[in-house]
Amino acid sequence: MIYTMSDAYQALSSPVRRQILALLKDKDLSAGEISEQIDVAKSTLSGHFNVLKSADLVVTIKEGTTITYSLNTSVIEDLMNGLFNLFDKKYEKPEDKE
Amino acid sequence: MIYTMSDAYQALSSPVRRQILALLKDKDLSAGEISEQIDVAKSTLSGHFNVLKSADLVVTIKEGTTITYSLNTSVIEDLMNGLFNLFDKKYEKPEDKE
DNA sequence: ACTATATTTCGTTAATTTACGAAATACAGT
DNA sequence: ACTGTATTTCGTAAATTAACGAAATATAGT
Repeated sequence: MIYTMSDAYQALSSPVRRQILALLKDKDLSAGEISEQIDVAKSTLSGHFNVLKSADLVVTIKEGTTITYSLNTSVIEDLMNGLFNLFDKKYEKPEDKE
Repeated sequence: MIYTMSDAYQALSSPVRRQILALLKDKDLSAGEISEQIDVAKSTLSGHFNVLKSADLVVTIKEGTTITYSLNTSVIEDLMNGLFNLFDKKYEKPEDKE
């Protein structure tokens, strides 16, 4: 599997998935702990986890029967860089000054 | 119409739309000029413009029959801020240090 | 082998997205 | 009023997404 920028943005386009990421910014959490704080069926949540994994926005550690999710901040950095480049050039061009 | 973060990320999830934004970072362009550089039907492109407008990522100026699109960088800044907050906290918490 | 717990996979349904070509709209020039 | 140019809207089709509950899988403890 290769991760694309499209996958990452698509993953971020869901409020539920952004909520999951926000929970993970404080500490790593298991699927069960996340499901306690978000009001959708566990099967639905599991689908969201797959989207986040496919975008490489989270990584998992399996220990016994519990799966712990944690943020992969490097992809988030990449996204920020991409966004920065988007309006970077505009200020380098003197003819844009009035 | 109110613009949501979901709209913005959804808009960015399409390679065609990111290509449009990349073209606009150098200079404002009309729909026709953009369509010269991107290989999809004009009607399809028009749909993409609508998505970008609905996300407030571009603004338009109509002059005669031509519509000029330009980047709205403030939304892009907002997105960068949102992403930054996502991994900010992790480094503020001393208990995360080992 | 059995039971309980954690999580995912499957089947289904409804909604949304992306693409196209054809037709419609809007404006400028003649 | 007519023509050409720029762009959008409409109708349609195919693919993807997001949700649910039920069933399946995996592991730990008894």
